[in-house]
Amino acid sequence: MHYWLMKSEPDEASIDDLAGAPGQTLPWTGVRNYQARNFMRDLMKVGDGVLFYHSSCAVPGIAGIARVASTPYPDPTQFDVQSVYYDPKAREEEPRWMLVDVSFVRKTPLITLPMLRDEPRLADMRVLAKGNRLSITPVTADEWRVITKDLAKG
DNA sequence: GCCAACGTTGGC
DNA sequence: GCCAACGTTGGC
Repeated sequence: MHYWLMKSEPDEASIDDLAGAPGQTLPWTGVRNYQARNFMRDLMKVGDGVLFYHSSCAVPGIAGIARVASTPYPDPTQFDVQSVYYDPKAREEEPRWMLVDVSFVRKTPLITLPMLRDEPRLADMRVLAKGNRLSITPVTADEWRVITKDLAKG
């Protein structure tokens, strides 16, 4: 059992989009970074906890809780010439980009970056590290507890 | 829009 | 394999 923080631009896919999706589940398309891909491909298991983070928006922060809902499979957008995520180097018989499905669990009151940074127990959180640009980062069990039990109350 | 930080690409 | 140039992320 692992825990993760996954960033999504709310203009593309927000926590409300996830809640409103068929089966409240969406494929996590568009990851084009090898480290983030490897997390999904090699480490994620069905049932893993996900902190759903809104990035590149007016008030970035954790907007809800989700969970990993599938085993890894090839990201279909890499083969789709119409997609902004199209990758001409990817081939069907040798996919480059893998993803998992993610399911809605619940919304939280928005937990903003300053709120996360103000919490001493989150001082070592990977997503808060200087220069971090990974769209998927591991979360420790302790960090998960602090965020989902303490910060997400309300 | 700016820019720091990081990842990727490609020439050599 | 090095590394400069370029592209991207993402907060501000």
